[in-house]
Amino acid sequence: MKAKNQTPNHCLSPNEIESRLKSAGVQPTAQRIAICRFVLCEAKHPTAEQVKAWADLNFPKISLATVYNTLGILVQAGLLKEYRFPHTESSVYDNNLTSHHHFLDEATGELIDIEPDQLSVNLKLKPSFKIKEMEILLKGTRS
Amino acid sequence: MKAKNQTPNHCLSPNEIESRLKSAGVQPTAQRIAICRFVLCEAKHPTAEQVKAWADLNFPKISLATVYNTLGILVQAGLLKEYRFPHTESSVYDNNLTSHHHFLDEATGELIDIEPDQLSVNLKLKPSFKIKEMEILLKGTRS
DNA sequence: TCTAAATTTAGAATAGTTCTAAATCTGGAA
DNA sequence: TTCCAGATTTAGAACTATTCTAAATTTAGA
Repeated sequence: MKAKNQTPNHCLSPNEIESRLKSAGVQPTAQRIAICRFVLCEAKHPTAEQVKAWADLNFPKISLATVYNTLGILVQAGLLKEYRFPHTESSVYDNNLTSHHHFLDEATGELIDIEPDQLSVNLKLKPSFKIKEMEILLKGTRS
Repeated sequence: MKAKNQTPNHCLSPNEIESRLKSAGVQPTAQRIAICRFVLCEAKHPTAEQVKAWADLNFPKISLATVYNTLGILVQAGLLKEYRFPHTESSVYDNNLTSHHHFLDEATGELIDIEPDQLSVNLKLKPSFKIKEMEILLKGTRS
């Protein structure tokens, strides 16, 4: 059954989350589904603490260890990506799985995804360098 | 071993270090000069622990708090730059003060400076984005 | 229903760094 | 020189983000 979004914030129904977890080889427990409702949907670059804060409102008594454990499992399963940026100690999690870059608004601390078509890079390195991945962080302000 | 792709750092004499500290408004104490002999000269992207380990050999009894304190002062004075990369929790310090990027050799963990002339970036962002800084991390291997 | 395996949990442990407050050192004034 | 206020250094405590531990609970499947 494919329920349509109940609120504009919900992009996946619990059933859709459940099947995504199953097909990724992750057992869909109540806690994991609850966390996914946030991190795979409306959350924008949340930290573990922000996931915990959301969970406290929506799934009372979830433990911080489970939040970390679940986030790690989702990253391992390829359903979430983990980033660490210079402006904070905390890891942030991103449900945008396509290759992309980031812009940090230094005035607000907001992180914004920059899609690859918004910039082009021309590498002129010696051929001994084999580049597998490129992470670009733009910093500035937005008006 | 292949030549390192880094700007070579001239070693500074204690007197040169002293005058660089003074003109940066930093009181040149014995501990600070000792730390500078490493971090402003031969050190390549050291962590605080690596600075401490070097200091233990060259300036017995220096405390870890002084190492952190001095590194912070050098960064604030503009004599050193601090970076945080995704592959490690620890800050690394860089005496290459010119704008540049980094390559992480995923096989060895080695960080290599990439000078701006080794790549070019073309931004196509909306004009509301005001970019002040750009950090690029290339990841891969080197043969 | 039963049970082995997986999951969750609270709290302890850990790593990297910063803080605290007492001891020591420093550069000028006298 | 001697003195002193302020700067610096220090050991260890505290802190933050995260991982680990081991016991309790839940789950899937026979």
